[in-house]
Amino acid sequence: METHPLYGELKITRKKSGYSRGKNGYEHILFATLNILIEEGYNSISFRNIAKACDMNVGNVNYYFSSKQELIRQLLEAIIGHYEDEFDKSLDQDGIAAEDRLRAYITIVLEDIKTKKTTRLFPELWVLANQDSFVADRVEALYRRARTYLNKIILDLNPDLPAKERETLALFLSASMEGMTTFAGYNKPWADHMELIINITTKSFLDLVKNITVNDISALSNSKKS
Amino acid sequence: METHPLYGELKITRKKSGYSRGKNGYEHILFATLNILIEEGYNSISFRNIAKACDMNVGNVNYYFSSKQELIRQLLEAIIGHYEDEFDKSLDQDGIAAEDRLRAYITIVLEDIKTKKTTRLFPELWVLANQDSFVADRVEALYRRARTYLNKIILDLNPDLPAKERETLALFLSASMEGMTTFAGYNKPWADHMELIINITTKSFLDLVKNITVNDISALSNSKKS
DNA sequence: TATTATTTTGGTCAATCGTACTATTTTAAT
DNA sequence: ATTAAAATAGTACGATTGACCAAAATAATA
Repeated sequence: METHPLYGELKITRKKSGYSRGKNGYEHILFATLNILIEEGYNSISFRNIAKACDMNVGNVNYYFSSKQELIRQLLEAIIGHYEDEFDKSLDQDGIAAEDRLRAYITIVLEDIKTKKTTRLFPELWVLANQDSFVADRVEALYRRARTYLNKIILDLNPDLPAKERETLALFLSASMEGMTTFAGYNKPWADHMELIINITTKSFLDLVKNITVNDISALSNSKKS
Repeated sequence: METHPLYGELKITRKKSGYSRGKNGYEHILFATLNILIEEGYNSISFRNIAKACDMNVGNVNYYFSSKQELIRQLLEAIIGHYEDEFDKSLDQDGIAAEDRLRAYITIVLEDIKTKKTTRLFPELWVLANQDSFVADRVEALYRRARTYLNKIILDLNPDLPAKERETLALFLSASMEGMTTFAGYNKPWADHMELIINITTKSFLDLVKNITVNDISALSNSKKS
C-alpha cells in the first residue's frame, strides 16, 4: 500500500483489527476512492468503479464498507483529518514574529491550493456540505481550526481589535484565500500567476491586519467615508 | 410560466419556434431543473425528477432535450447569461466616482452571494467546471466579464499600476469575494456577519487598490519586506 | 372541415447502481 | 494438522437511469 500514488494523503484510523491483508484492502479502497474523487468527481464514485481500481470484487468492497454512506464518511474523515495534521505540522513555529507567521501562512495555503488534490477536492466538499450536514460540520471544523492560527496572528499584530472584529477579520482572510482555488488552482487559468497573487495577498493582508480599527468597519460606519 | 417561483432567474433564448404550448414546456423544464439544482444539487437531476416537477411525462422532457448533456448545457447558458445581464444592469453607472463604484461593486456581489440561488449554484458550477471544459469556459467567461469592471475601477484609482499587475489585482479582488460564498452565503455560519464582512472588504480593497505599487508585489520583491 | 405540424403519452430497452447473500479461499492461531 | 476467523469471489435482486419509439392528442392552417 505504500506504493499507492496517493500514499500519505490520508489520515487512516482503522478501528477493528484484522489480518494485515485486510488492512491493505481497507486502505486500498480508501486511496482508490480518493483518486476517483480527485480525477472524476463525486458522481463517478461507485462500488464497481472502486472494485475495478483495486482489482477487487464488488462484494469485497461491500465487505469493508457496508454502505456507500459509510465509505464516503470515512473517506472524508481521512481526508480532512490529514489536512488538519498537515496544517498543525506546518504552523507550529513558535518564537517567530507575527508578521512572518502571516507571510508563511499565506504561502502555505496558496501553494497548497495549487495542488491537484486540493483544487479538485475542496469544491467537491463545498457542494457536499450544501446537502449533507455531516459534511458541513466536518468541513466547518477544519476551517475553524485553520482560523485559530489567524486569530493569534491578528491578536499579535493588532491587539486593540475587539474579539468579534478580529474573528470576522480572520474569516475574511481565510475565505479570501479559499476563493483563489477555482481561479489559480491546478490547471486553472491563473495558476501561472500564483506568485504574483501571493505577493498581492501578503501586501494586502499585512496592511489590513496591522492598520484596521473598529471605527473602520463597525456597523455604525455605513454612511460616512474616511 | 410567469407563475414559476424562479421566473426571471434565467435568460432563455429559444432557437426553434413552435406552438406557444411548446414554449411553455421548454421553459418549464428549465426552471424545474434549475430548482432541483438549487435545492438538491446536480446529482439529483434526472429526466424523471424533472418530469415529476413539471407534471409531465418523461418522454416529453426527452422530446425537448434530446440528451441530458444538451439540457444541462442550455440550463447553464441560461443561468450564466442571466448573471451577466444582471451584472451589466447593476453596474452601468456612468459619472460615478471610482471609489464609489468599487463600494457598489463589493456590496452588489456580496449581497448576491447571500442569496440561496448563488450560494447553492456556484459551488456546483465550480465542480462541473473541473470535469467539463464547456462549463469551465463558460464560467471563465462570466468571471472575465465581471473583472472588466474591476479593471476600469483600478485604472481610475491607480493609473500607474501596469496592466499585468492591474489584471492580477482584479483577479485577486474577484476571487477574494467569491471565497465568501461557502462561509457567509445562504444559511452558512457567517451569513449573519455579512454586513461586517462587507465593511472589512471595502476597507481592505480601497486601501489596497489606491496604494499598491509595482514594487510592493513584483516578483523581485520576494526577499525584502517594507 | 380536412390536413399538417407539433406536442404529449406510455412503454420498452440496456446499462448501472447499492446491497444482500452464499460459497470459496486465505490467513493466523491453536 | 485442525480450526475459526477473515478475506475474497461470484451472483442476483430491485431500483433507477438515459434513450429511444410508436401511437395518441393537440394546435395551427388551408
